[in-house]
Amino acid sequence: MATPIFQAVRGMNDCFGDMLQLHSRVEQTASGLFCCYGYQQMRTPIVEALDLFVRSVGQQTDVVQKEMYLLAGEEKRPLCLRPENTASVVRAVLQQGLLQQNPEVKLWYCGPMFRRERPQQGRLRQFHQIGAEAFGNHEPSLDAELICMLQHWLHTLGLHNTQLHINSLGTPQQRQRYTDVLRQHYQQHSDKLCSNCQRRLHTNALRVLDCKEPACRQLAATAPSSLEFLDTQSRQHFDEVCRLLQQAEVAFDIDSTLVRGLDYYTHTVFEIIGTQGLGAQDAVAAGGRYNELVQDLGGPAVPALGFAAGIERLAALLQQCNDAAHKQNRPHVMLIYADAVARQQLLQLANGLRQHNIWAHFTHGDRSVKAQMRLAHRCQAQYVLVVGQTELQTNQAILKQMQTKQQQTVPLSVPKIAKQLLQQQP
RNA sequence: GUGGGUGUAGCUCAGCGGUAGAGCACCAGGUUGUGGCCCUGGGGGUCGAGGGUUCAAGCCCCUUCACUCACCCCA
Repeated sequence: MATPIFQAVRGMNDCFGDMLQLHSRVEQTASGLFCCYGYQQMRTPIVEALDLFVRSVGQQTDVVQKEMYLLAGEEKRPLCLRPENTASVVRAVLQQGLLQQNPEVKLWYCGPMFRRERPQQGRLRQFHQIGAEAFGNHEPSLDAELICMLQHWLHTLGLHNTQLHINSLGTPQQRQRYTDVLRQHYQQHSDKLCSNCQRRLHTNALRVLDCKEPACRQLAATAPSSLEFLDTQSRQHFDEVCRLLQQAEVAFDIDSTLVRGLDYYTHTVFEIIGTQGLGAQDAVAAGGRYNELVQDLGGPAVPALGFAAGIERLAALLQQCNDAAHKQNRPHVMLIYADAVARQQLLQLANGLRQHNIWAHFTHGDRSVKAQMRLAHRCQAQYVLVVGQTELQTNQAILKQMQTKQQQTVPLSVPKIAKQLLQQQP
């Protein structure tokens, strides 16, 4: 195919057809479910101050260092496209004073995020996330509730090919001490580490833990666990989260190598990975506590936690499950003309039926009855209504049910046809 | 940002330096105004783009662009 004059920007995809249906299903399921857990939807702007993410996600992270879309001509106060939504939600909660109205506000969001990475399977430059954030509570039951909600959502979607991994990083102090000890551990064997990990040891020592190189994996096996560095309080918190998950019959693995990449996470961290068909980018959802972030962004010392899920990745998993039995529960009819006069009449009839919330197909071209029947078949119309000169004279139309091939005559009036179609719905 | 792979019809892909192909899809016919199967026919391509070698390039060489997978990183 010759390259068209205009193409979608790299890593930013058109979404339509079956894929769009999957996306909608993911969104609608979330929308219907999250409110049951007390979460209200929030929408924040796509453009934010660059500094918001530098302060929350972390100056040293790749997301900030090399993946940010900066807006041109905004040097005085640099703006960027949001790479994630948690920081924006925190900003909005503070700016709108939501904690004053409700000290335990819970919010969820859905929308596009932007990261200037090299695209690959499961990774786009514009991708879409659904996430939830809960503020104002330290209780481990809130952690468990959030994770349960996430699992509830995935189960409702019909996803079974996923695994939940959890871990705890403790307080920032404990996390720092753990990082130091870990660095020491690895430095003893730094000659055995891959070149990436030798670099990571300085930039982001925790990340050495989930390196895929066999040699690094071996060293990870003997590395100290983050759980050993938790104080009694943090440990109790984590144990309680685990206990509550067990009580709720949510299956999980404790994975002490699980370390979220954004700087703001503390205590509980978790990740849901897809077990098939996602390629190298297998995390469909991830999140954790961020008890310091609200304060870091200039707010009061309010604990919080949340997660984000990748819609494209969820949709890819759903596609694997192949249970997309999507029943159309509205009547679905194709109006077929046998001649030009009937075509004019059907134009009005189609609009009339649509007023009754009936899905009325109609082709504006000049096609044979046979061709129109083919179209009806292709768009999976449940019924066709055939009108020609004879029908106009007798004021009766032919209504054919496609599946059973049964035909009947119906009076040629919008309310009567609508009634007939609605009655015959299962 | 770093590597590898791939660019030929709407899609999936064949194509040996010598006239551009198949399957699917699309459109139209197969006796009056009725779908799926079958049969017949038809429309569609600057072979990603630019340059070079050659009598001759989809094929060989160079450049470039795009897509894709992986690394890095992350949802």
